[in-house]
Amino acid sequence: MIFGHRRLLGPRGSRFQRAPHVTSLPAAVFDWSGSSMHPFRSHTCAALRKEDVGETVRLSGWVHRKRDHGGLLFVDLRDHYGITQIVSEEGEDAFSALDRLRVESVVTVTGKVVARSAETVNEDLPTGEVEVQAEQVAVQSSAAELPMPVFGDAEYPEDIRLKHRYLDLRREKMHANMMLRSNVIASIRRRMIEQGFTEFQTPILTASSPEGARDYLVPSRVHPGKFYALPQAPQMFKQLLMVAGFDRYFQIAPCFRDEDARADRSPGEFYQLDFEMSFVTQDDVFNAIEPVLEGIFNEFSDKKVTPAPFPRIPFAEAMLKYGSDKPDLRNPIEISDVTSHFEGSGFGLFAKLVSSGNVVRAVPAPKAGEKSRKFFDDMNEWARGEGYAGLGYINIKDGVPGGPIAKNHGEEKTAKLIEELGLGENDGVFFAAGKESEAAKLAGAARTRVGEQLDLITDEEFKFCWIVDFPMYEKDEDTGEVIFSHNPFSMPQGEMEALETKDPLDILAWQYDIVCNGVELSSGAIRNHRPDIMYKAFEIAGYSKEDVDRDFAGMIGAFQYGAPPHGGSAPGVDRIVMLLADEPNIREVVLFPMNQRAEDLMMNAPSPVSERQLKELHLKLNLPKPKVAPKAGEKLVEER
RNA sequence: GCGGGUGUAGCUCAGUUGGUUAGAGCGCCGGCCUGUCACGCCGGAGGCCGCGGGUUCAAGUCCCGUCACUCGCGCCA
Repeated sequence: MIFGHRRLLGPRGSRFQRAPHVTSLPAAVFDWSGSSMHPFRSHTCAALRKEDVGETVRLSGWVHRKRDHGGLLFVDLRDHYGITQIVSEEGEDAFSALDRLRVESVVTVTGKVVARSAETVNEDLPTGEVEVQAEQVAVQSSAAELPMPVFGDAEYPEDIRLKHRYLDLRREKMHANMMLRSNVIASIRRRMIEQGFTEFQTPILTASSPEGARDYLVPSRVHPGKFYALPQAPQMFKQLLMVAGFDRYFQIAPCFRDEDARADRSPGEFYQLDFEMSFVTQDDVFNAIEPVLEGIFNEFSDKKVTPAPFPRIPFAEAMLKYGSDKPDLRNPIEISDVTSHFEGSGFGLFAKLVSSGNVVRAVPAPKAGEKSRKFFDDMNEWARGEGYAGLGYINIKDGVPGGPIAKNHGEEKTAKLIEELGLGENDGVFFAAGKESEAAKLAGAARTRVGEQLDLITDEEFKFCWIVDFPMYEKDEDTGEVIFSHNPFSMPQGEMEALETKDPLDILAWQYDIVCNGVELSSGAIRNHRPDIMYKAFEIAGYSKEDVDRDFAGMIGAFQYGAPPHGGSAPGVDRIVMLLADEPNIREVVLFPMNQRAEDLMMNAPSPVSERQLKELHLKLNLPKPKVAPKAGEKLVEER
């Protein structure tokens, strides 16, 4: 049985049907010798049943809820495991102690287990057939008035939740999410080890790398002016583990990147299921990780999961059909290229665009013709709001195409276009026109929006796919230079021969992403383990041999002493849990996340440090001038 | 760095075309209540309407700026 699992949700979704059903702690914890009772508890708050009636027990936990009837007081006592109702009558010693307590105070209650009468049984609680008649109450810690309640499932401002995360984590949903996360990670470990992978830890203080995201830097006390960097991923270390001969490595690896946050991207730090394998082809990597992902998603969700092998979609096809390299395959809409239809079209705008080398992409909108004209106009407005020139459309009503494009394009041509797109009597279609990359992107965004607006995306499925055959290089839009389009350590398809003979922009890499429901779960590659090919690959992107020798010294050096062909990937653990918990935001599955501006509101990080610390690290601050006017009442710091 | 949304009581929110003393629910404090499980009933306290400026006889409401949170773009090999 899996704890914290959605399958455990009861009909009314009570927390403590979802929470772990541990009715007793492991024997070692409760097997106290001697006759006297443990100072804190004999049972957990989920343990007691009808069979325990008559026993004297001791429970500890938080006062979840109080119901005060004057002479009769009910207290819901909560711990990690569940809830037990405590009852106390006026005149008993325990009564006044419980009566005074505020919710979320921590108490130890000793008393007799009594059966509830048939009318007062609470079927929503596993312990609902009994209650504990309080005889003794010890207050372990009384709670002040709360900044946010623990009881209930109302939404609260995120800054308050983050500042008081320990309270937020007491709440049903968050508690369940963290248990889910822990259980997912335990299952990942078990599955990886079963597949012959070995877990290793790699350094946290390492060297800055010139490629990729912005590094978090740590100044060196011993080496003035030099810095460690926190690893963006253990990329080079895992490759060196392959060179060292360990064959199959994995790690639940912390990764650090100083980039701005998104809903599915924590600022600062996150975790990857990092793995690497020796003597493998791309298919071997896929075969190794697919059962792990399929297994995890089936174990922790009731939704339908794509069975392995997952579909493999070449990057170029994904950009054409879905307008994205992380397509949500739950969305049935497929984009097509209709550029040729608009050569010499009566719709002048598109005809002109096409004649100057632009493209037109069509996004079908099934049954949208039944919608009002406003639906189409709103889509156009939306596209403009996103910074595009606009989104053209044809809306077909009872077989009659409408809208400005249909009007001007020509009746015959429009009919041909509709036929080729396979549109029905009351379908609509949107057109994204422009430079190929722009048009693809707009079409992709429109595909997502149309899918959402027309309610075409099922919530009952996890649809996986691999995106394969990424280009090795791309053109820098600003400088026109050839740059690595993804991981510079990937092996180019065709190896040295391709690098020497092909247009760099035509070279594909053994580089792949796993995508699930439009979320990029991981990026991976078969690596380039040959120094000669690596020097050549970097040369094309403008790096000299000296650059490579300097920036990647450890790895290029290692490859000169016998390196196995190897490859791997690194699915994002937080994103996996986010999908399984059905949360739209990654902070909902992280214990102590930072906010969007990479601040920890609870710990007050980042924070200033003392002059002494700076001096020890040979640092002098060169701060920007504050650009904001001081708030009213705040004094300007006078400069001297 | 840029764009969108939000900001009124501890919390969730309402507040009309600008118009008298800014409301409700939850929570909090006090009182009543012996079978509740979102207990119930009565009473009370609690507001720089995010902050600053402007328009106006009059601003929670309109305008400008700014801050905070958040979503997106850039960024994230």
